[in-house]
Amino acid sequence: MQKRSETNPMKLDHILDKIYPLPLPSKQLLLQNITEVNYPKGHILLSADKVEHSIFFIKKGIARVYTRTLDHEITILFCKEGDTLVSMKSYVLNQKGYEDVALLEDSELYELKTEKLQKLFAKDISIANWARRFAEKELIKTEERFIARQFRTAKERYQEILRDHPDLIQRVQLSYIASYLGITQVSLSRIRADRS
Amino acid sequence: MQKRSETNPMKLDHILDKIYPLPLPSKQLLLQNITEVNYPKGHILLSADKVEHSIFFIKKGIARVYTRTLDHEITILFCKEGDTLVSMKSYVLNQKGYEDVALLEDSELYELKTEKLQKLFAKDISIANWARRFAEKELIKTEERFIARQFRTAKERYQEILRDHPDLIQRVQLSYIASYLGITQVSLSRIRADRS
DNA sequence: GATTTCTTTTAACAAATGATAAAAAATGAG
DNA sequence: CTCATTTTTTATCATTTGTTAAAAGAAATC
Repeated sequence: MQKRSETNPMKLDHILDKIYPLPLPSKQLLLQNITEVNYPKGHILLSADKVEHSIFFIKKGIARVYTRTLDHEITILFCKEGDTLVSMKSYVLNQKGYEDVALLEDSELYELKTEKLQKLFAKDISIANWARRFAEKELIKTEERFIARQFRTAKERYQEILRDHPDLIQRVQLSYIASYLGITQVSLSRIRADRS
Repeated sequence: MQKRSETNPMKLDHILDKIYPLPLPSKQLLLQNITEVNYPKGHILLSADKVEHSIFFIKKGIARVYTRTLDHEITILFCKEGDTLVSMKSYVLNQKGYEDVALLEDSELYELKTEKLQKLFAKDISIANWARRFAEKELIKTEERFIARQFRTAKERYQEILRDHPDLIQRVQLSYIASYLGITQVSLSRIRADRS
């Protein structure tokens, strides 16, 4: 494989502001509750089997979000520098989620305990609105993924990845890309070979 | 067709509380900004072509949310009594959405102008948290639809509709159900005929 | 650097789904 | 009720995609 292009670590401040700009006092409240953690490739960051208690912001690295049944698994999405990882069902409903999250590279993360965040919701209106905005934007992203998966063929979506996220093809093995596209690895090979 | 079972209208109060219980002053602030509207079957409630300015809560009736391209369209979901209709892209980003919403029956709706709601976010922390909760729960529903559509076959999902939402089959024509399941109407007929 | 392991491609066949068209059934209008 | 329209089912055929297995290619380990 060709030498992987080095990825730039993402500043926490920038990640938080990208979601919704916070006034300084509120931002500092948030920052006080966030710590840095590192995990190696292969680490299971979030598990479908349990109620999770953390939100992670990715400083550096890439993760695969997926669900599984007895016989097979499908990849829901890939998250990388600047993205946020959370089990919504844990975070919102205090229930087990449906997704596992595994790191595909050694990664550096910012961790925020959901309990701490939830306490801030009642106290700080800016943080409540920041989290509102977070959920709203995540919802739009999920809607977009949903529509893309319904509307465009696997071939079209593969070509979109090539065009918009070429680094993904370098950083993620093709069996996961196939699973993300909702097809078998064999079908992806057919697409890549361009024999329709 | 057999006589359609009468559906119960949904109280606004109950719809709002189901999202997230609000303290009375905040709830009254919200209620002040909500009006009742009625539209006939076939009415286009929200359009993908424009930035929309209302959120609707369904008192009575049923709506189809769908997207379309030049050649075909797919049904994203059906919403009925107690459900909420909103173009998230309009509401969150002030941009055109990707979905059209058409009423499948004469319907009674509660309407809330998004501009009014958004003004309340800066003033009332309970309303900010109510809307946070709304987005979070919608996100979980969307994730669930996404996973259902990937994991289970159209046949299984049709049988789930039969089991969990039998009224849908009565109230919605099968071509829309097929489109919701992501298959052609011909395939749905095959499933219904049970010839695998 | 050779060997083992994991990943990707290729091939052959089977099964599922879509496209098209026509028939049947249900619905709505006069 | 009858006719026109819409919706649903059925049939046929072509295409796509999955399954299985084997080969080729890369990467990791010793």
